Amino acid sequence: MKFDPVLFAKAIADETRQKIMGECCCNWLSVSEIVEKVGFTQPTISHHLAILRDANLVKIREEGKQTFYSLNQEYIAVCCGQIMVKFAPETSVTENLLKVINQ
Amino acid sequence: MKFDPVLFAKAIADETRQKIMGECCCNWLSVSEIVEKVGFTQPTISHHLAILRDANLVKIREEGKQTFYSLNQEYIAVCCGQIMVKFAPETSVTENLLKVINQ
DNA sequence: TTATTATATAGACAAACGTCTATTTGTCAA
DNA sequence: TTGACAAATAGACGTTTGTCTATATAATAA
Repeated sequence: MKFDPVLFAKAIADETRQKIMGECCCNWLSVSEIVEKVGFTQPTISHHLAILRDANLVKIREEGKQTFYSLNQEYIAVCCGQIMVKFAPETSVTENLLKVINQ
Repeated sequence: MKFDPVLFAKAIADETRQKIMGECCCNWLSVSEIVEKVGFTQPTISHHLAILRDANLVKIREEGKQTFYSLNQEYIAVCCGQIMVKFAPETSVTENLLKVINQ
């Protein structure tokens, strides 16, 4: 998956999607469970999940009738790292990040 | 400045603004210089600069008739770090980042 | 003062976006 | 095969966003 900083930013640039991301950050949730936790209609949640999926920000596991989603933490870390390298290259935080990555 | 992950994401979620950010990442540019480099009208560039300013992503220096902008790299690094901690806490990259920050 | 230059602000307009209801698709149980 | 449930898709609708032109504000030069 090629990194696109605008696509990534657009995907996370919404209150509802960030709520969804928070809910399925460290665990797998079905769509219905996310609907319950976030509190919009099922189609609205599916719509947001599709945007997150298209940006590669969620992992998917189908199981019978249900579909489970979990945050793609590795890729999110990569995206944030790339943005730091691109827009904050002269900071110590980014320099340390690069040191760790290139070692 | 209180960190707001949605405000930050919205601010960088636009092609034109990311071009502007790239241009004034490591140097100070006047509005006219940015207009020249990015290629939209001056009011459009001013509009985007206002959004970046409201999100604390640019530093400003007024000098006579001109206003110079430069990326606020430190704050951008902080924002990316916060997003990593929030949405990618279980990755090694984030763990290293936290180690560096807390030392 | 008046003219010029640099930037910001106001307002218009089309495109993109977030939400909803209605419907479709796919899976499982009876 | 029928019925029920889970999720995705389609389409409508109001809101937000990005761009433009026109204008206002502020600083400098003549």
